[in-house]
Amino acid sequence: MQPQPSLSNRQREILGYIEQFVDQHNYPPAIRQIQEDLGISSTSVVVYNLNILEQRGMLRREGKVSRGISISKIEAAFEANANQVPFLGTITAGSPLPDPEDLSSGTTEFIDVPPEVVPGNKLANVYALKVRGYSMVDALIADGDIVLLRYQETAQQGDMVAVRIISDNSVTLKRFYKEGDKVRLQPANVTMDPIYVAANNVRIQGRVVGVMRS
Amino acid sequence: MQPQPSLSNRQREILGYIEQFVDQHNYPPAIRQIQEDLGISSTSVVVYNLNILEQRGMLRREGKVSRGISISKIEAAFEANANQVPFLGTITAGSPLPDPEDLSSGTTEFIDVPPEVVPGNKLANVYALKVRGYSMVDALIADGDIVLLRYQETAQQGDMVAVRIISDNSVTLKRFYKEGDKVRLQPANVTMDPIYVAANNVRIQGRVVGVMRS
DNA sequence: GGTATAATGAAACATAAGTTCTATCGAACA
DNA sequence: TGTTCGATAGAACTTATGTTTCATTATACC
Repeated sequence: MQPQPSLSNRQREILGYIEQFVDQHNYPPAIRQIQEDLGISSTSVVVYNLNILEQRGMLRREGKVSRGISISKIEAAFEANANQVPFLGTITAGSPLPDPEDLSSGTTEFIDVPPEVVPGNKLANVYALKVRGYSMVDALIADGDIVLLRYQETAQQGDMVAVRIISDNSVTLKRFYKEGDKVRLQPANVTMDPIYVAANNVRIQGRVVGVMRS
Repeated sequence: MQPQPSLSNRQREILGYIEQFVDQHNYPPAIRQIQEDLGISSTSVVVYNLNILEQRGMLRREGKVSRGISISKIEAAFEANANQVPFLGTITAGSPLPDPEDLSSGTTEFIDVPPEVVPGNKLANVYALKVRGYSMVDALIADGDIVLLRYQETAQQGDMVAVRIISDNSVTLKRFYKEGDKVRLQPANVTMDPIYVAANNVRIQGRVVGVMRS
């Protein structure tokens, strides 16, 4: 039996909604809001799915507290780990798959990182993803490699970053170029074309700070 | 008459509490929580002060919504501005003053930034602070200079950053070195000694990306 | 001292929002 | 076909939480 990375569409939908809501309002949504905005018939269905999401570690809830939802994600994994970083799953280097196993899977594993992989310094806020696809070959990142990312929400021009494209709820690995109110996501592969997305439709999940071949 | 940068102690206290709470829980506090944790006698007093804080633009509230408080701060100021960046007040380059006029003052001004000041690229998430003190002279930043910071919450070793020291609610400009679970805040002035603070007691407010002499 | 204004206290009120219970529906399965 | 179990519905219940009112105490000013 696999570590059940699978979330139902509804769960994914709820998770995405919460993220977007928090991002927009700076406070979490109420259960009834989730229900109404996603057209769910009953609050109990929302509760039902929130409980599952919580069990899987995708979010935390504070009982009885209004809007006591918080997305755990990376933060939680960072609590005290030496030369290890949390391994958070697979990322597609190619075109964004509409099926993101995201930055989150059931149980969080840790992998060892040789100190020299991340140049210069500490592993604070660093996490690992396995790459799927070949769109970054020109940057010497191939299918199956492990990339190390430092969690940050902003990026400089040309940084290699993991970005979430909100509209189709996918995460991908690209070079980042802000162009006006658009963002160009450039694969490092001469045979592939860049993707253009509205700036407010992307969310940076971290910057690549190292690569490992496993 | 000045643009009344003055907040009462209570207001400062409330603001600090909210920031800390959000930081810790990922959702805002309820009015009663503020009241109880700060030992205030009545919720109406909290409401009274929250209203003032909202008028001054230090936070936003959503009426009737539980925990509908969000700290505006920088975010709000970023809404659409070309070659201008929000000017958010004064920062002490020296030892952290316990009286921070913070990253927030009544009305937000904007100042023009010559494109070449910030190397390379866009002014997204960049804000400006005026420097007070001489602790950064070795880095060619003197009293009265304007520094430009890109808002980010993480930093590399040696980055020059604005950091908030939570315990004494102050903000200061220093070089940032993470050392185990401590942080060394190093002035760029040979005559001054570094400050050591627990890592969970500091909050990075942004990284210096440029300097201007006004 | 007397008056205006800011700040505080206490309590009642209204409702936003989490919880819980029970019934139903659908698919997998023996 | 009937049983089981995951997912959904609907509704009632409880309480967490924002709002409001009014009285009271401090502060400042003439």
